[in-house]
Amino acid sequence: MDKMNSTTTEIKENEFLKNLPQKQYDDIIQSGIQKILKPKSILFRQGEAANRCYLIKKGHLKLTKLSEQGKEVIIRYLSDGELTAAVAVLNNKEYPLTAESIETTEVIGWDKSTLIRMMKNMPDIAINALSVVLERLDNVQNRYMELCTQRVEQRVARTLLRLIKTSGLKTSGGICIDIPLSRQNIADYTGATVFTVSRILSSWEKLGWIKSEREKITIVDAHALVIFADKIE
Amino acid sequence: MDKMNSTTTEIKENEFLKNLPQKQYDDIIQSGIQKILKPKSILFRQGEAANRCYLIKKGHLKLTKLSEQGKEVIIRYLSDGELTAAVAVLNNKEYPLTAESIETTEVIGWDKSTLIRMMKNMPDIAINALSVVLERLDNVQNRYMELCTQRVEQRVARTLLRLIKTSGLKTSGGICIDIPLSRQNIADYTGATVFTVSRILSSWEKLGWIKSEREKITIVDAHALVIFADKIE
DNA sequence: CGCTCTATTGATAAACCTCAAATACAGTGG
DNA sequence: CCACTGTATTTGAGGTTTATCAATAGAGCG
Repeated sequence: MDKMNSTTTEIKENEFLKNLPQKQYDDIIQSGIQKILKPKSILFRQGEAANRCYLIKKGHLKLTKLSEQGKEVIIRYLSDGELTAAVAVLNNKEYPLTAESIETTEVIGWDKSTLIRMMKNMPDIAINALSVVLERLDNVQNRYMELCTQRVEQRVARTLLRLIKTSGLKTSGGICIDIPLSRQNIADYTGATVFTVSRILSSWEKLGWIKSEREKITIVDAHALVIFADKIE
Repeated sequence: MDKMNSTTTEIKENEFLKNLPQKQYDDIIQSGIQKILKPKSILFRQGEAANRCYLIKKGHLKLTKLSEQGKEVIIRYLSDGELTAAVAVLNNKEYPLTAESIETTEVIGWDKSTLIRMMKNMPDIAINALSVVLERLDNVQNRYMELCTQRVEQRVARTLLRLIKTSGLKTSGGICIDIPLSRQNIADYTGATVFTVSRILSSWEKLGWIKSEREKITIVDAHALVIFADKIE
């Protein structure tokens, strides 16, 4: 089952397109629109009419929401093989958040009408999409709970651990998070401030748990972080 | 299109079963399992194998997650016409949270195999389920953002306003929230403590915005609350 | 080398939690 | 009807976490 030969570029194994017959898979890829994003460009913006949904072929997206106070909250980072903006399947919806590439990123997009047609003809697509959204819901609910019950330090620890799962790169000095990630980003992701995050990372660096440079973090002692993240006081 | 005659009991117009031909609608209701829950009984528990999903016919459910520290976090209140545990569609998943009735509640449930069959035969069902889950995701993401950017007072205000939308009952003295709702519940729902919530509600009562009794809140001046909830500092 | 963006650090203050104790209330059994 | 019990709520004092603000240092870029 080598699906790769039938497309011009490789797509990572993913939840949305899993378990499909070769022919359906090819059809879907054919009906999608390829797009290459330069770093820091906007794929779609919160509030725009949601008319297309996207699968990431390569790169990373940052999904954010802007609060009424003008503060940016990071909802999620997405990487290769992840789907976003499934809301485009439904009628007259707006994108609930903004998607921005944080490096050169390739995506494949489908229009609303194409999506609906695909889902009606191939119910597995709809079930797969459901699966993707359910996973996303679970993730946000867990983070909602963490935000309700944990201190900033623990939330930051868990955030770093989550990031190395999707975007970790093994190096000699530890596991590096392979996306540009500022203190501000971590703050926006964990519901904290740059200052608090900076203090926390500094203290962990002193302990030898991490190494940090400008917009770059390497986890030296992941085990220590796991223990810390799971600690119950 | 009177769908009610074909079933023994009435089901509120809802997202999951909308836009279906009469025959499909009837089939679905037929294949469901009716259940009546006494107050404070558990429909399903976080961690159990998710083998059934439910639609609420009448009553209210409280969806909670238990944190590692043993603190209960309320994820959502559900009322008539709402679907829950869509995760049961997927293979080998556990319920990510616990569903408890807060009064006598009637539900209709479908087994995993029935759900899959229904979705494969009638793709609209899958699309409807997707729509339900997307709405849920949007809701939690919004509350995640609020938790990141707003103070407890504003979150409580918004929570009360959300609750009167789904469970509000107009009375002579204002809009009453028609479910037993303790200070502790509000605290668990907003990521605060009973004490802080109690202080906030007391101050609002002094201002004449609300009236409160044991496990019962009536919003007297909804407009004042809206202004307060939207206030940007 | 200046400019801008990121990060650090300290001092201070605000928001909110923790704990203790008192009060109110509903239901129960006598 | 009343005392009793268990829960819900309120209030105060004190402490912790974390935000805010200000000032400085460092890194990258034209």
